Amino acid sequence: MTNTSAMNKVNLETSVNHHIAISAIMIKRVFFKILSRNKLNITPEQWNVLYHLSESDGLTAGELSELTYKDLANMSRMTQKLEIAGLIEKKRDDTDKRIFKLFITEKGKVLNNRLHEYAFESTNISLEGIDEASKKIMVKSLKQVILNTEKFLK
Amino acid sequence: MTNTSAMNKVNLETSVNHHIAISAIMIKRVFFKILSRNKLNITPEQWNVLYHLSESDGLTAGELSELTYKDLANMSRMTQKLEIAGLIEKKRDDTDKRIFKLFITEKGKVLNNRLHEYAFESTNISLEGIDEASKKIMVKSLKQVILNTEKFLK
DNA sequence: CAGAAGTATTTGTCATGACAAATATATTTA
DNA sequence: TAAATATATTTGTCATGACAAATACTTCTG
Repeated sequence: MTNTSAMNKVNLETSVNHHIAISAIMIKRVFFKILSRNKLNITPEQWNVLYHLSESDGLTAGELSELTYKDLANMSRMTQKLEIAGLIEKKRDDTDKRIFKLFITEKGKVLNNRLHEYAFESTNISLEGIDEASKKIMVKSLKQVILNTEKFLK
Repeated sequence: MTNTSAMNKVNLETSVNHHIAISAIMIKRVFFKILSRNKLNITPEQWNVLYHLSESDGLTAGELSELTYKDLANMSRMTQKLEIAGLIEKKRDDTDKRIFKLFITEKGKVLNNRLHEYAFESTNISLEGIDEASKKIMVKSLKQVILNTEKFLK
């Protein structure tokens, strides 16, 4: 044996983490596919931003990065692209000139509503055959995972 | 209302898909952090390749891309990096000259064993406080998600 | 067996993710 | 109030993900 320390071998076949990772990849791929099939020139990540702005307009890039669990640097680039695409607007704050407040445009709202439909469709595809009780347990457990990892990373 | 069609609004707060996506991001982030803290010059994705090669040596890039649910183009680049890092070797097949067979090196094996320890550690962090029954249900449901999405994408 | 079709891998491009460093503005403090 | 700190955002770099196109072999078929 190459390694003489205690061997805690991970078995991907039974690993919860691994199945979460693969499911996430596949779910995103399905959503991505549905979006491109329908010629929607937007990514799942960009939709996430639109979603949050349509729920509460006027968020900053920093607030959005927390809500979406994304790096602020990447959020900055995403909002640039969304602004260029005319889906959101950035307005410099009057009292604090470091801040941009972000607003969804009319074009963005229209697209967002269509995206809800496609997100709904992609949800139905991925969750087919899974009963409500299991879904509840999954959401509860996944919330716990998120809490655990947030605590570790803090 | 902007949209006059049937409105199937998605609520991220209760969405299984959304919680899978966020959990996956956070789990990877924890593992990534543990790896860089320990000065392991490798990414979670690259470990995935090492893992599979240590389980069954001599796989091709195509086989690896299926096992890891990754794009073949990206797998090609990942194996290039792993070869440069001296963790795997690519050997041209004698009978079919299009194929490379991939082998983990001694250096790769040593690293792989260390990575199992860190994967184990990161699993414990993310799953703390989740009971065995819930874990079983999660794995079973997530396998179903993977099947559902594979079927759709095929 | 030559050309067509299929297969394995690579390369190019654009979006995202992690993370360090830079920039601009605000706030705190000596 | 000037200097140090803190905060919001941006830019740069490298790895990854999706996807189209190119390359190099193999296999199939007329």
